[in-house]
Amino acid sequence: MTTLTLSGRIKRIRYRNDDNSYTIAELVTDDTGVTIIVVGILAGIGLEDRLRLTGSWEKHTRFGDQFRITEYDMIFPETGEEIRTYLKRLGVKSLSNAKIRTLVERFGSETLEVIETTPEKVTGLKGFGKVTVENLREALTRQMEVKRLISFLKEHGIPVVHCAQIHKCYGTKAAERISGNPFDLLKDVPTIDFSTVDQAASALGIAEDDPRRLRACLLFALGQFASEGHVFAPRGDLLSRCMEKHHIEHEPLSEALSELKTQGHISAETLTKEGETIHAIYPKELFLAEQGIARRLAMMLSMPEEAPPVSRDEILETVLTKLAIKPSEEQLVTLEEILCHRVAVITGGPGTGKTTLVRSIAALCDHLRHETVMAAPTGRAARRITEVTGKKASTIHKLLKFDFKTGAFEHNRDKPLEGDVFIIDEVSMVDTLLMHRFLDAVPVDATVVFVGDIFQLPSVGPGNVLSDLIDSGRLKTYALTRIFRQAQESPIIMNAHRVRKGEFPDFEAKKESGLSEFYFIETGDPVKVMERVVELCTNRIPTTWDYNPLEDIQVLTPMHKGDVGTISLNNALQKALNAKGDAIESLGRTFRKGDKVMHLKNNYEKDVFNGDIGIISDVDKKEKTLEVDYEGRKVAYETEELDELTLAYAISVHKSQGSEYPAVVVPVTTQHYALLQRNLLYTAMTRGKELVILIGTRRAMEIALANNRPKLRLSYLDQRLAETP
DNA sequence: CCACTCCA
Repeated sequence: MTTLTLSGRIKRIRYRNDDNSYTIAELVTDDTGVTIIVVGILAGIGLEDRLRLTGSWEKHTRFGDQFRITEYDMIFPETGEEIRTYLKRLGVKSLSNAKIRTLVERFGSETLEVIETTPEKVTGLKGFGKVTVENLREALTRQMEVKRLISFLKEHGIPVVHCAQIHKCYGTKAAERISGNPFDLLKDVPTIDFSTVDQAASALGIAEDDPRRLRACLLFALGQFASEGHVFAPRGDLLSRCMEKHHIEHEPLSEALSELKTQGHISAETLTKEGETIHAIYPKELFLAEQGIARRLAMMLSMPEEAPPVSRDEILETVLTKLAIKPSEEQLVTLEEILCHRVAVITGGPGTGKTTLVRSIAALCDHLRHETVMAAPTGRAARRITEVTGKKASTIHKLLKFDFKTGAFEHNRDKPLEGDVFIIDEVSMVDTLLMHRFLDAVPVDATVVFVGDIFQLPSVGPGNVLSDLIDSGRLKTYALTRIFRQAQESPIIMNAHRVRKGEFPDFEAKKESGLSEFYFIETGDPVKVMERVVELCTNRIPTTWDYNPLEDIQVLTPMHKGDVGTISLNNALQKALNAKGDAIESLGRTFRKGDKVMHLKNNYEKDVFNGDIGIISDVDKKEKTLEVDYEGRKVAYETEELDELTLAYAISVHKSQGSEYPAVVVPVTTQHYALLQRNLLYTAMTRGKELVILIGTRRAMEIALANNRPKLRLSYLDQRLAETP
């Protein structure tokens, strides 16, 4: 790949991501006048802008040649004509072409500078009113602002990707604010990291032992611990992380930590965990949340328990008539007890009857005329409960009325939710902060039932909330371990339970009743694994088991990149399964009629949710729009909305959480070492209802089984709840 | 060194 430099003029912008300024544009080159496609981060540029680009040519199999930008510079308008074009594009209403010509004739190459710095010179000209000049100056300043900001960022080594966010946050004052305290960027621009800001700070002449630097370093490292799932960091680990990475001495760092505590940014707690003393450093917010959860639950638990509201016979009859299901003895006991508790937990793996229990509780609440509120952490999980119970459920965010602008929730302690019984499903996905906000908004005298499977993937945010609630021993927990008879004959479910315990799956387990099958194909080389996956999906599975490759088979993989990542697998599977037909391109992907796709963002208007999978039923090549069929429901997508879609022949294991498929194919190779975890393997294989095929190496399987990472998430909620009176 | 939610 050779790096080259070229210059030209932006003719058309085909795509622009406003968050990170990723742009695909057409550029007319100065040398040859040929139009080329340029791709990359281009902040603050517009039509007709002239640029000098550094980068290299890429040959894309479908889109042909495109120039990938690594570095760019704005060429400011210099010649009379360039300046005229530039001013025209500003679009100031009362500024006619004739006036623009007058301006450029009068001030020449200095026109722009004059307008900005000494507008009174322009007002002095005949025919230029005060308002026109002011509008012109404003429009120009706004344009130049971003361009100047970009130069400033480049000068200080801050990547231009952050430009849009910095400008949005600081506006006109950006350079001034950054020069004043570059470390503020860390709290104002969430995507930027300490090393980048540190480099800028050093360029700005900020001393290495500046307390602001040390505090920022600590807070950033603490944030990293949180993004790894920890609610707090052990003091020693936190300090050494900063010391090693950024060459800071222990003494001043320790002082900075004390300052952070005084300023109220962190909490320092001395905890005892398994006989060991830990000096725990919490981000203040997480400490308040953890403490809040414990206190709130303790308060709810202090309310007197109620007597069973209905007799066992009545329960039996209600469930029988409403659901046409005869509950087991164990389920009857649970149903009888559960509404007496203030807070209870139902947990269990697949096949243990969690869903039946939730449906029964909902039916029972209905029968008792309790006001029942149901919610889940994701849109799709919420819709699933709606489907199984026939009652409206929403995301927890929606329930609490999350305000997009302020980032706050409308419902809280001062404005509690209304309802008697709250059922929250998929609680394993709820993190510390959200749990706190939910509990804060629940009436103290309400009944809360948490439902979830602690062996699934841990929440994205920090904490082990569901496990901790159970481990505290304070909440009545119904751990459903009995696997129903039908499920007992299923090698998939039996192996899922082996994996839960960290045991190697038993591939000898033969199906006895034709319920399900479970296979392991040993293949070492990742490329071979990829080819094998394609072969299985296109030939082997459809012919042997009569599954439809699109509707019945789902490939699940831990990551996006690499030979066995979703991108590579999707390309290969698309080629093998759906190579012909009308296609449109969007952001480097090809969508073709007949493709299997997944929707990526909750869209209440369209009634499609993050994780919904459908088939492209129609493609309009001219308009660049398409239509997706979600199990019979057709949803239309405009060109700009195509970024909400992705190919879904292969999807990430994370995305599959909460869904089930007749057959799943799961690559397990050491190429995704970092993601080889027991929960991931467990989640992947429990998505399959009838057929599960794992492909990879025994070694990768063993690594995954041995890695019980969620157990290593640091939190104190379990003990805190146990200790809170 | 990787994955991911919510937000109209």
